[in-house]
Amino acid sequence: MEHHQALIDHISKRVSLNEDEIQEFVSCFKITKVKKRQFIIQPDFVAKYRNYVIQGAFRAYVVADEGEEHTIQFVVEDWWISDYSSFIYQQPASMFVIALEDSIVLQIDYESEQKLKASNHKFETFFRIMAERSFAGIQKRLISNLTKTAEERFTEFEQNYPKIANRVPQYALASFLGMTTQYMSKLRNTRVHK
Amino acid sequence: MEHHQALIDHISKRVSLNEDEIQEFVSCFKITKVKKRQFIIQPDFVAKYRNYVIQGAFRAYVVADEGEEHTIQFVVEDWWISDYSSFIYQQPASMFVIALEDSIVLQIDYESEQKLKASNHKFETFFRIMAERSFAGIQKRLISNLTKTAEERFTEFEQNYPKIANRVPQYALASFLGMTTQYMSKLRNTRVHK
DNA sequence: CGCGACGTTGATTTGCCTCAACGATTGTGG
DNA sequence: CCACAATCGTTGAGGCAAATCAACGTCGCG
Repeated sequence: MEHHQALIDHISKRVSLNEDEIQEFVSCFKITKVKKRQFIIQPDFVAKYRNYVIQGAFRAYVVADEGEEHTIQFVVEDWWISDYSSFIYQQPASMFVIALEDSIVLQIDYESEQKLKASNHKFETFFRIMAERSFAGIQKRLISNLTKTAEERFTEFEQNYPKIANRVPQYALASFLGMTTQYMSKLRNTRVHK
Repeated sequence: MEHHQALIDHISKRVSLNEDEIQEFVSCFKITKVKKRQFIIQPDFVAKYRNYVIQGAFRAYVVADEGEEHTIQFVVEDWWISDYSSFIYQQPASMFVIALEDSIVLQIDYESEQKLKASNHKFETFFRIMAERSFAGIQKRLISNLTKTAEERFTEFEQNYPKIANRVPQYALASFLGMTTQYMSKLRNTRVHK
């Protein structure tokens, strides 16, 4: 499966596996095509899969009491996505995960992942490293939200992730950065005229 | 060491170890007493230890450009604390971690933890579970910050963690919840008079 | 006792939101 | 392939939640 090569490269960067182990690992993943606007995770359903993105883009978001959407994460090629709280505890999800484009993902279900981790120390290590780095990443974002203004967050995101900023809809980006589309639109324009 | 019993109970809830393994695990930790107002992590120094709190309370915070402090985490008995970004990457910290009370912690240094994880699959599993749950916890907080007002966050915290709310200084709690002490004071009083 | 840290209260300001109206795109069914 | 609707982004007016600025009382502690 040449589609699995990206995943093989991905894990090989983090732990060193032999041929058999690579085979064992990738054989737990099944390839899935996802159409734009299709959901792969929905509230009240348990997140069955951890998803590795081969091609395309996704958005994870929650819906607050009055209906406003808040984007939790954007994901493109070579990143992972799920509702991890739901996935690790195998409890109903609180998030939506929707495809922003026609996409291709590799999916591993919960039981297969548990078996992988139990069967081989290195697989356990891989998932531990993933979790640690995810934690570091989300903590960085929390700090950014606590310490910076909307304008600073916007500028920062544009500079750090210019490709994502141009690839996702404005309303999704605004809700990721914790502001309204109207306000973000004003930020963009005052910036241009300066 | 009867001080280690809490840690033994803690890990035993998450992975099942035999006597030898328990001994191997706890022998990597050294007991440290920390005085109130003493720092155990400081910016620009690499976080050498992961700390398990036996007794006392700590506060992790960052200092933003204009000098405002933003509390990242409160930690009391039976919780862990470090600057995890610094610890896992072994790079200079960006946080302060300070004792709010005279405290006792069990510390494991980075190299010992690496050896533990490499030596035994179960130890690796334990740290993987910790990282996953930490991620789920911080994500919940990020969502709360994105979706709720200052008043809602304040009420929510009081109800979920009444003991911590009464145990830590007000300025620390306010900076944890993302508001000023003045505003929090007003919230508290309008609530009382109603 | 006197200083500094802490919390409160009031007056004022502001960053960002809400509401509303409007083009520009995109999608869709006939 | 066109017409119409729906979605998306922009712009302006007005409002509010929360910050800032400032002054003051209290407490703990050297």
